[in-house]
Amino acid sequence: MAKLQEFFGAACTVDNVIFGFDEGDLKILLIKRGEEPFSDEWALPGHFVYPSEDLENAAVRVLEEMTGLHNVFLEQVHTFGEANRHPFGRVITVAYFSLIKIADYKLQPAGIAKKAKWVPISEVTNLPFDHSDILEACFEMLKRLVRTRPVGFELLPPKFTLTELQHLYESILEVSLDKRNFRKKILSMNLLIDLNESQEGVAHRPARLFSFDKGKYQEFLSDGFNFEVKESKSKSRMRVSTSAS
Amino acid sequence: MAKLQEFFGAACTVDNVIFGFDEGDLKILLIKRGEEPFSDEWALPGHFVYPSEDLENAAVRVLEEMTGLHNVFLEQVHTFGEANRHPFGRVITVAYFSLIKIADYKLQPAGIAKKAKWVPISEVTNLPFDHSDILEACFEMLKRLVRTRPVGFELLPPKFTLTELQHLYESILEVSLDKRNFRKKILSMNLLIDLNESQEGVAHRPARLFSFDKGKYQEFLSDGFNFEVKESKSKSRMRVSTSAS
DNA sequence: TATAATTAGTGTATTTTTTACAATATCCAC
DNA sequence: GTGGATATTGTAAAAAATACACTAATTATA
Repeated sequence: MAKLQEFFGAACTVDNVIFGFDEGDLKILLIKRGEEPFSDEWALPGHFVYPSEDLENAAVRVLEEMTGLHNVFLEQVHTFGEANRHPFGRVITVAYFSLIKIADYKLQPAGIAKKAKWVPISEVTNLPFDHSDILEACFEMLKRLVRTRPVGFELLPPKFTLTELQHLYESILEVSLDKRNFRKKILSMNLLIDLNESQEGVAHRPARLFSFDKGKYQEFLSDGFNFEVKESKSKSRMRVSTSAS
Repeated sequence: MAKLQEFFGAACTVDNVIFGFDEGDLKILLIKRGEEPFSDEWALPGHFVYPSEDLENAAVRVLEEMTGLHNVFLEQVHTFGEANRHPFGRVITVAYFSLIKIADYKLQPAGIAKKAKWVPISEVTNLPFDHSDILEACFEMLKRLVRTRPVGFELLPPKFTLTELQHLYESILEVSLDKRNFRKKILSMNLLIDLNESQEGVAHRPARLFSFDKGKYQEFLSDGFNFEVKESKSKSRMRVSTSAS
């Protein structure tokens, strides 16, 4: 049975769709490939799973190498195993996705930054391999997840405005929402802490700042969370940038 | 790069949790292992992925060998890749689950039947490897799915009673539901066809028989389906057998 | 053949949730 | 101090979810 790998062996990799939210846009991190096939093309970050490495560890390792961040939201999505998905041989890949606070990433030294870039999800095209399928599966998963967990906690900076939070939901769900109904609903969950602070340096009425209540967040993780929203009737699907200082 | 498999190779398998619904109980199909490790123990059916076989094909193959059934609901759930999950070497396994009409299975020749058995999900214990984790993940997935898709279509015989359908939901969700509210909700979806037939040979008032409207079912697959239910207040969690031949 | 046993079938009032919708407030720039 | 920009707030109507109990139809059996 030590010969199993010879007969049934496949190379096994992980690929990671790293989501961030910045300037009102949902973005993913792409990396410029350094080797064949598809050398120099922009692709999802990924790597082989080492022989004695837990699968999830491999995903964590890729994430940490790319972002320098630890203890980040990371979840398995789907495994892609078409026999000929990789031109050089049998490679099965397990897709993960992670959610990071993009501001934390920006503090990283520039080592990786030269070969990595953030791309708004609507502008991602022509990924190599079956990476487009992988991205699609991960985006679908995120859409499902946003109804079940307060994912803003993972994606937004520690202080944020309700408008930013609403734009996050609109970006993920690809709908536009009614402002009053959104606020009523999210506030009624008692998930947010009103910091009694305001935005500064904006050329209009400054918005109040909120943070997530970590205790409530844990409750929702175990007890469930239901954020069902219906697209607002107004046709204007404005996607305004809301970088608040 | 042809050496990839040598350096990073792992054996890759699929395991399948096959759900059926019978006599008011949700059951899964277990198989008696014919080889080491864990020879003669009851385990989830699974097999190696062949080198030039699509991953999903391997799952279909296992399912067909086990049940003789084609074109059955089958969906990937999760990949289990702890480095030491298999005592004999590095084996990564992709878990699938499928839903079958147990009555169809029963028509199969007895070849497989001798080494296979249906076990009510509440009575499954002591599975080898990490098969208990796999089962748990698949059951969780089924619980999620039942709120999103009319899975009864996959699990019930062509003609069924509303009580049988309710018991199916109760078995999957592990709650008890209010009869009147359940019927009101499911009927308002226009998903069921009233066959204007009744049960025969039962020692009580016979129930009407229904079938699924295949067209409506397809609509729900694409447009979505929302079956949110809350457990009924009555504490009695009766789990009565309802085999209505 | 009457009755006991068993499960099927049905409606309503109440509460909760969701939805649609628009005017005023606050800040900065000029 | 006016204009531009975004923030903030409430209510009425509609829809959905919930709690709840009696009558109907059949077979078994006394």
